[in-house]
Amino acid sequence: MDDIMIQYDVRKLEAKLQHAKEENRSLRLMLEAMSNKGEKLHSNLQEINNAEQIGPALARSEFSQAPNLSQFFVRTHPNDNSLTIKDGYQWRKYGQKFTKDNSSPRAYFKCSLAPSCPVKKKWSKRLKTLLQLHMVGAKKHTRYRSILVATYEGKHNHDVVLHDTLRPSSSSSKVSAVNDNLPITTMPNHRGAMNIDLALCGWARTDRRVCEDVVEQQKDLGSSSKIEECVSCLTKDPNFTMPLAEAAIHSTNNQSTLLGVDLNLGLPDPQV
DNA sequence: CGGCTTTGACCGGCGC
DNA sequence: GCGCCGGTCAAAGCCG
Repeated sequence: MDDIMIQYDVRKLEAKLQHAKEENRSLRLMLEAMSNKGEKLHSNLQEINNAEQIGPALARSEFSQAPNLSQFFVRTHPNDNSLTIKDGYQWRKYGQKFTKDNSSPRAYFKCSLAPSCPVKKKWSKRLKTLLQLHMVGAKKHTRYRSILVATYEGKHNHDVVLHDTLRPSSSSSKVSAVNDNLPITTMPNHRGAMNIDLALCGWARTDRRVCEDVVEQQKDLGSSSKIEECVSCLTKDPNFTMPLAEAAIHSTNNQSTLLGVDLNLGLPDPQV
């Protein structure tokens, strides 16, 4: 009797493992497809630039005129009206505006960690239908998300003190704060790379902990079936997979915007 | 009491 | 010139 139960459990676990593998393969294919398209676009741009050496692309010159401007998106809960995120810096709000096309206000902040710091940021909140995913083993579904659109302007001229929720547990509380340390998902000049910063997709503070838990469980249990269960849970968790896909899509769309090309990833367009 | 947020006023740019 | 809009200022209020 026990043998039958064990065999049953083994089959169940094998099925789960197979399921997780299929999902993993599907996600990997999506990422590869996006990466290939990005590379193609990049090479196309290079060809165009080589062909048109007189009169370089307008988009590129516009970005070179605004090197300190960067924009990114942060997922929040639709009911969360705080209009703030913890990004390691201390900000003083100096204004707020209701805009015509958006019911949520736009907020203006200055960096208050140093009086002479010229950095400003502005936030506006949008309710978006971000994407529909076709995932193996999951029904087609639509995600309604509240998105904070942030625009950073300028460079910090001081060190940053990380907020508790962002501070690595084993490192010092201070890190150097050149512009690269701004928590930005998309830097305009980094068009060649798929730069996905999950910390800004709301994933880091929650799901990274899940990963750490998995690692800890691996250490503690040393059981392959438990590990498979954890992997299966993780790959089925939309809080893990959605931000990953979201970040990848945004990163790729941003690249296509830079290149002035409508990049069709085979996914439905986000609707505002 | 000092620092921060709120909010109405103000200013400059832009399109008609 | 006028109105609209985005961005900023600054006084008042709030809070620890």
